[in-house]
Amino acid sequence: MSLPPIAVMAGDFNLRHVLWDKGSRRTGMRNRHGDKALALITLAQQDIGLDLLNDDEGIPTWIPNSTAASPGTIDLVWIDHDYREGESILEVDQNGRHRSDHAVLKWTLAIDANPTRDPRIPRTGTVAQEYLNTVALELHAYQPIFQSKEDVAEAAAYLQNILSTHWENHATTPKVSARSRTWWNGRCQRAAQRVRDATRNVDEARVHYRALRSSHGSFDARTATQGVVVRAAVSDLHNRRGDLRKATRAAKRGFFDACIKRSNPKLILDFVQWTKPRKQSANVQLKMRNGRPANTTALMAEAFQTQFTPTNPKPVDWEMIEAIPQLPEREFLPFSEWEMMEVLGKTSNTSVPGPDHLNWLWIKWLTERTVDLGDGNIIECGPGIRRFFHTLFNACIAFGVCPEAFKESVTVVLPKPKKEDYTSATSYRPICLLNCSGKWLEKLIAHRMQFDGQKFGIMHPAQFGGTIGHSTTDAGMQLVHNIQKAWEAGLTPSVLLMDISQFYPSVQQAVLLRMLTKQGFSSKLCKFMADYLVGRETKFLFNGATTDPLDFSVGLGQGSSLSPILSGLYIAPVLHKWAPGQERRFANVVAQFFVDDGLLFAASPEPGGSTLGSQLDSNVEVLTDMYHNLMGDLGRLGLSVESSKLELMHFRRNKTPYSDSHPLGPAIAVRDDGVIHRIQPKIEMRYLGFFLDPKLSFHGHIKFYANKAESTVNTLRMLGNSVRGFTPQSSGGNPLGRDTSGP
DNA sequence: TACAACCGCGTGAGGCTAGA
DNA sequence: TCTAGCCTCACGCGGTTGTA
Repeated sequence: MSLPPIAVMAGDFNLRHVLWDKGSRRTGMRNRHGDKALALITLAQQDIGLDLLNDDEGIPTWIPNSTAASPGTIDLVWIDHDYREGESILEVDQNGRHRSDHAVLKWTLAIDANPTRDPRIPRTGTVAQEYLNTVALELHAYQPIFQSKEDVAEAAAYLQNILSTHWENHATTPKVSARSRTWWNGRCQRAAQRVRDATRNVDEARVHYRALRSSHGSFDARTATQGVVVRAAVSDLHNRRGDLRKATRAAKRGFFDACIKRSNPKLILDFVQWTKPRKQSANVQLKMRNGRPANTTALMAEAFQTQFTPTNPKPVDWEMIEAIPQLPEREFLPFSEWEMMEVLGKTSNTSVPGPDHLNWLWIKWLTERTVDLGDGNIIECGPGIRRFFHTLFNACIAFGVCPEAFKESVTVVLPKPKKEDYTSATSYRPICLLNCSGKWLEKLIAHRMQFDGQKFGIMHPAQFGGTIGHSTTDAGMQLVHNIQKAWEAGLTPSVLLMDISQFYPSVQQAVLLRMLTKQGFSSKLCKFMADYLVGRETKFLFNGATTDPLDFSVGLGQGSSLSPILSGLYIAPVLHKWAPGQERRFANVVAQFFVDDGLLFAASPEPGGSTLGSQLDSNVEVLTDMYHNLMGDLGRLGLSVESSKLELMHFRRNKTPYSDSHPLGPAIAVRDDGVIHRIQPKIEMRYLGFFLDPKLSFHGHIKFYANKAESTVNTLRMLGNSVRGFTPQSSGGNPLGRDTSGP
């Protein structure tokens, strides 16, 4: 059972315990309500993570009207640690209870009305332009010469220094108040000022009028004239209030119309928060592996580090790695400026920058920047900045060094959807935000490696993830094609889905480097990689708390452009080994991967006959054999597959049951660490977003996506009101039709 | 974070046709 | 024969979705 996040738990618990009730310490009272009280303590302190606010020496909270019972403390207040204000005290007011037999309890919660925010510079606007101008002028003037790896480190550090110094000078902390209105604009501000002016005029006119009336009487001409002035001022005030109303309405309408125009079916959910799943609470108590609550930043960091960076690498089989054929070394040509700008052009303007705050949009602006100094001098900074990055990146490869600044990152920990227990670190996915300047270099290298991987046949064609020209659709199409070809040949195919657990962190760097050398990648690049992989640090960001920098050098980082291609290259030798036709008994088995999502396809011709049963039995036999072989090979690379998470499906066009007990077909029994896992065939399974069924009818798939589209359309209705509704048309041609259900 | 695809929009090239 | 106008098509760009 999971409870919603609780800040305060208070009330009449009707339980006495020595922990809070003074009277219970008397002889004979010690064990009273003992079991129930202990259960409460366990629930409140360990499961929910609350502290007891009652003082064990405190005044009784319950004063019975009958003299037969003795007063005691049975009303308790449990409070989340984050809400305790200093030495929080529970105030028990017995006098304030009137006729009740319970005292009035008072306590104070520490609620920060204005949570502190980090200083920032909005992505666009004058502050950003000023910041970029100062950065551009300094970077343009700095043209280092690279003669050693120290020069490379110095240049990268200089860049970081410029960025951080000017950031501190320009960034401001946003002031958010309860009255902040995002739609408020200049027109509203001017109209509000005019209302304030008019109000003041009315007040002054009235004061003057009253003074005249009291000294000269109501019928005096001057009083009457002032009366006209008052009425005019009041009328003016009314008009100006009307103007303010019009201005705010127009501003709101414009603002929200723009929001809707920018929206898309997914973002529409942002406007209707209540339709979303419950927001991840700041009060979910993360637990360590040993069950202890991770209630400090250091423990939280430890919990995530243990989960995301396994410290005990599995043993690897170097013989197998050395047996990989050595390809001739390929020269690594320096990057061209054109190549760099090509890569930069494809980056997203909306992605979140790393710890140096420099985002892709700003880098693009910097490389094209012209700064007007205002005294008639205009400086073209773009070419100098492009030259700086160009020489720096080429020097990184030439000297085989990855600067420290390119290794810094912030790891945002996001909850995985639909998990039952969010107290475990396994329910979270880390996303690593690296500095964009470093990512630029990574992207350049990744493109070169992808090209080589395909041109020289290093990447296996059955690896669909993280490689150019391959998509989930391709993987799905290949599977469907294989199934249909098998059906045409009169065979009944079976599919086994598997998942490499903790793939990126499990990649062993020494093995990867040896593999890259074997695959013919330039020694300069391998030297760079060796430096790139080590000495990486990250700060975890979770529920608003940031940890100190921690070593994060294990495996590959989520969020690095190089990770998909490096992971693909890592398992490529295994895929090559099990390519179709490598071994007679696996002639009709196909393995395909999408990053860490693996699939084994078998359509084995039955040796002794052609009945359905014998074909499926044959499939199961060959799949089991192939799985054990593949698991063994992945294990030799230090990787593992969770056998309990395997999924099996037999693709059959007819309805004839395989047997009375197993109508869908035979199960697979796999052996993992001496434990036998029986995997029963499924009636529906999800592969890379496709819902598959044994007859390839795609009914489940269509139903799922049609439901999704329908719920999106229904959500739109919620955006309307009785005056002005939201229609698909008002979304500015919002492509709702994109939520199609076609397979 | 990466990759892929798709869509709309803008733009420019090129073909066709009517009219000068 | 030339030119303006219209249409179509391809392509790049930016934005969006969906997978890991």
